[in-house]
Amino acid sequence: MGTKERREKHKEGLRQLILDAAIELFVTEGYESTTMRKIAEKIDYSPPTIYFYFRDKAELFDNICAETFGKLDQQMELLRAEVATEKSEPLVNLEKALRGYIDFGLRHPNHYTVTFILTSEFEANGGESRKKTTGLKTFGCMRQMVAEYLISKNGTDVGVEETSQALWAAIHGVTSLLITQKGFPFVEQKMLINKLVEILIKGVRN
Amino acid sequence: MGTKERREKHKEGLRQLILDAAIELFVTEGYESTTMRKIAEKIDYSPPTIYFYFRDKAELFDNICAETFGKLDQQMELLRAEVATEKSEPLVNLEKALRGYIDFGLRHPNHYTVTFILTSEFEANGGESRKKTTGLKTFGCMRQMVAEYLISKNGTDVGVEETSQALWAAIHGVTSLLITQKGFPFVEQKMLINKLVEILIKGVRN
DNA sequence: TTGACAAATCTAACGATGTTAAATAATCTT
DNA sequence: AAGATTATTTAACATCGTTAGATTTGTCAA
Repeated sequence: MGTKERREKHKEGLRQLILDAAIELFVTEGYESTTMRKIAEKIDYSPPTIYFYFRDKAELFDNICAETFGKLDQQMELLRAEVATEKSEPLVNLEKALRGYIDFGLRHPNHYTVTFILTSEFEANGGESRKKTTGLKTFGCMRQMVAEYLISKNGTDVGVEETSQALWAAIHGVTSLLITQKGFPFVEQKMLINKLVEILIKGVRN
Repeated sequence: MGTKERREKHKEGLRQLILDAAIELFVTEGYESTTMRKIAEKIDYSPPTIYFYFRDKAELFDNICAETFGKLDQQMELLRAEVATEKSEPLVNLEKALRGYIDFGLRHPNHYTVTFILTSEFEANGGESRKKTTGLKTFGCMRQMVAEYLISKNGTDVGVEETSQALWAAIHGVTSLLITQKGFPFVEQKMLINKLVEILIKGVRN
């Protein structure tokens, strides 16, 4: 009975086809402009077919964003591994993490928007939208790096939670402003990021 | 010919009636849920009437948000006046401004969302959505306070632009995260804000 | 007062959106 | 081949912001 498997292969294939079409539209046109009908048209299926593979539009894009943010997690994981092998100092690794986060957000503005800027209404729905866990995991990586720095400095990681959340908030601030407020007369992007990171690193060091 | 005036009075009155109805819905239910039809129903007019007084939904809420953010500007202006009369130190006033901004955003989450979180598409439209100028003015107040601190410290205000934008980004980060990411397991709000402000102040001081 | 003109408002509808119900086609199982 | 399950489609619903066009209301001059 390889028939069932073939069927599931096809099902998996179509699922991926939907995802790919959605991603391409999403990356170039953003969340709101990426219509269920456009996705369907792109793959030559009728709109309701998508609902056979994804509960709704939110779940579809939860999947897309979770996958992309997985790459950021990997990147962070790499940095964390570095400090574990004593190859570099905790504070410069933390700085790298901050910069990596911002850079990632700016390279994937639509993913970032869906994951961290658009308001999540998953209390209205049944429950655990994947967005929640995606955000949690990504943040978790950064927290560990903060913890390692605090331990290397104070011998204890007391205050990790506040500190890492505060840092996260700050870098989320630049990232989201640069993405959403295109009309604002910002100073040059790198300069702005450098200044913020400088302030943050100085601020945690004392 | 006081007749024409009476007519304009009535027009002004209805305009305000629309604004008031919109505000009430907006504050309790947010931007998306505040429908043109709901507003119309609330004041017992038909939906298209609103378009006689406001170009579109965006302009209607631009007006609402601009008015509210005017209060924040006043508040900032007061702080700035304080330092001008040598009553307090620039750095503590800057800290007050940071805290005032965050607090204001959290007290008016929907206004804040429309003004600084939702992506502004005023390049697509004809031109100067008021949102742009609202944001600029509010930011301008904070920049002046940064400038006054820098001058009091270095004798010059070189670097104001980067510094004030970096600080703005940071406090926008907490504000927007606390507003939009209700499901995230944040530490206690005051603690988070304290930590961030502490980092920022320490960071600019050195 | 009345009739023309303008301002204000309404009814009806358009074109999108996400989503669902119900009918149909395709595939698998027996 | 018949019946049951899975996959897909057609048609439609409920909303949304918004607009066109008719209609009422108000103003002002003859």
